[in-house]
Amino acid sequence: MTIGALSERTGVNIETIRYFEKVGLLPRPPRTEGGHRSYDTEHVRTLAFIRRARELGLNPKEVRALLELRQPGKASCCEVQEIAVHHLDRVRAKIADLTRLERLLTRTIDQCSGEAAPECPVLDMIDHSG
Amino acid sequence: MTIGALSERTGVNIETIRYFEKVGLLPRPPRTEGGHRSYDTEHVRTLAFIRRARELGLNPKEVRALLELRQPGKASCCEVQEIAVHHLDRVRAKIADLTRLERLLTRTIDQCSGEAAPECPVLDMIDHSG
DNA sequence: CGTAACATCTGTACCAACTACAGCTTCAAG
DNA sequence: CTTGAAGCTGTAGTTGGTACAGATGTTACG
Repeated sequence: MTIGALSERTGVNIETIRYFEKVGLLPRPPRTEGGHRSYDTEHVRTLAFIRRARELGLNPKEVRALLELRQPGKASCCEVQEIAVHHLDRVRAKIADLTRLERLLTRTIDQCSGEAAPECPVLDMIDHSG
Repeated sequence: MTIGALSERTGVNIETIRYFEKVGLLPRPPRTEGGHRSYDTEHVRTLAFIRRARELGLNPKEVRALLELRQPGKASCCEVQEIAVHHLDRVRAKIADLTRLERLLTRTIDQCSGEAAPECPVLDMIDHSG
């Protein structure tokens, strides 16, 4: 499979595939006589895994760790769980942050007259928050 | 006030202050004979405003717009409100995203045995999600 | 007044995590 | 066998800053 076909199958940019190879996320594939990369279904699986893990918000270092642990024989659900739990903590902290922000914004916007007034609750809030 | 003093008063890095000036967020201050920047309390206010607006998650373009609207005589609470409402929408969308992710992670982690098992619900989830 | 120590100056390079382009080579269809 | 698409490498750009290097300005102390 060419890099273009792999890109289409996984929805990952061609340039990004080569980038993942360069930084060691995707194993380097064999090459054709002419030097073109030649991928197989295992590469498809790995690349899809990387894309989904990134979509879930895991950072590249964690993705690398998961790829390691995913190899057969590693058999360490408990290390995977550790990464996942840590990520869950971050997600929850982020939700808490954003929820506070949401309340602050909602409260402030509610005070807006909606007119072309010189007094602006939103600007005042930014000026005095923190 | 020197750039160092401004940095201390606002908690913004010296390099970042110069960066904000370069990209047009902070107005360029007058200079001393020797060419050093010389700030006043208005700069303190503006820089603090920028920092807080960024902390609230507004992007530089929005911050620039708010700084415009904050100038006396502009008097347009309604344009400010528009920016704030749009930002609130983004915040709510992000919370919804993260909440879905939180549920998925929680559900998946709950299935973990916690042992050094070869079967891993988390890895399976990543493999099959999307 | 001299000088040492520290602050600030400009300009450039670096970070993550990609993305895009230039200039060349290879591949595949007709 | 040609031609046009696709792939190759290597470099540069992106965003929002951060970190030097090397030169100059400022200030406190003797």
